Amino acid sequence: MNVKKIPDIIIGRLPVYLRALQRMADNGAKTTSSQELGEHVGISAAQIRKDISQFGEFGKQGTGYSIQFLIDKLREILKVDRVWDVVLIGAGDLGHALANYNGFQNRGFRVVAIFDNDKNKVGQKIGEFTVEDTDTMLERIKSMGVKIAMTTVPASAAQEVADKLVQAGVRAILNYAPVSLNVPENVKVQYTDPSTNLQRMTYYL
Amino acid sequence: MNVKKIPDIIIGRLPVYLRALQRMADNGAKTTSSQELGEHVGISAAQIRKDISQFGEFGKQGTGYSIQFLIDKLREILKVDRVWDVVLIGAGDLGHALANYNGFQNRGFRVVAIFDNDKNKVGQKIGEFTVEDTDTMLERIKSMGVKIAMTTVPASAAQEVADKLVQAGVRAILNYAPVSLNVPENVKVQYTDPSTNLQRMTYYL
DNA sequence: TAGATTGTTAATCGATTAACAATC
DNA sequence: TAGATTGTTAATCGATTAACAATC
Repeated sequence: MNVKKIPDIIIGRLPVYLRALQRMADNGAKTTSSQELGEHVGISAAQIRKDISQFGEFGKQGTGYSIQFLIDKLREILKVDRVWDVVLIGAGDLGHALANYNGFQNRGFRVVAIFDNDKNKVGQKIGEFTVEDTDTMLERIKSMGVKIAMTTVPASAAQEVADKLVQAGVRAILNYAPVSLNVPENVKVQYTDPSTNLQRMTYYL
Repeated sequence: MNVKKIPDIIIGRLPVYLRALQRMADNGAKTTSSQELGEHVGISAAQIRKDISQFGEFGKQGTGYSIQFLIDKLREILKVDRVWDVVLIGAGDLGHALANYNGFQNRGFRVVAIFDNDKNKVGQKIGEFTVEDTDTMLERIKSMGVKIAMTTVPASAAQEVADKLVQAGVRAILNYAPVSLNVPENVKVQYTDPSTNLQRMTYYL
């Protein structure tokens, strides 16, 4: 009864709200309204109130939402009120960028290992990490108990890597390769590929 | 009459179809069905037929769709039957990755210039490019007539950069910074930020 | 108290799915 | 001809918006 199923589309908007709220907090703001938050993220005030109210009554009539309180609640809902270990597969340019990315801090994530199948890259240092061989990936991920992976491998290798990740117990994959992945129902995949994103805009030009 | 407005959500799926079709073509396939394509991209056959039929009758009863014909049509619809010049703002790790990305080839895009405001980076070589100063960005983009930009600048600089891009005539921005941008109605923005993408999955873990 | 803004309900709008005649 | 699969219509399902009582 408690667990009415929340639509994916609402879950997908929460990180955007969270990001905007954290920005407001950084700027020293203490409270906000659905109206103001909506202007920041380009979503109607009604929708923001509806989305948030799925999870509880977090606002106050007349005054709106306490920014810090709402941040805490959203982090809890999204389960980013902790730090998730993430593995990175593919030590190319994009792999380097993600390994060095400092935007994971305070957002709930940290990279813990990087793998590549290129023997020339294995052993190489990337920041504080040493690139590991994909041959050892399955066991390493299992033993670390990592549930989240980011893949920056070529399209031709992506499905094979995904299969291995799933086998190792990974349940969420952020896939930078330009292919749709075939995974079991209980594994989530997010796709992000520059060409596809650009192609979503050219129609309107 | 001719121009019934096509929903954004349909336009957003077309690049995914296109990507899958190009992959099938690479594998030597000649025809496909809404059923088969749907299995590849995780979308129902009915929806694929409905989406495609918005633009014409591209299939044949009994045999399905000619892959090459459908590719050509989708490229035309999405306006990627040409090569778009794209500028890149921000010459950090991610900027490097995008500058060297070879997935733009045959997808309708090519990077033509890279800008950064860090005087230490200006003049530096990235592949075949020389990093240019953002001070000269506005004039350069205007004179080149570039309509598409990718931004990999820090969140704090993103809005300012976006304003300049819009002023220079850019109409589509692929924004890697973790902030929502404020732009005029006739400018399209696509967001892609690793933390936000990861946060869309942790809820389900 | 007066003004502001929430949470929620009902109304609207839009997207997805099911089904099937048409036809290759 | 028999089988397959499209394009499209109608039915269903889900998401968004408008409106407002409740209340800070």
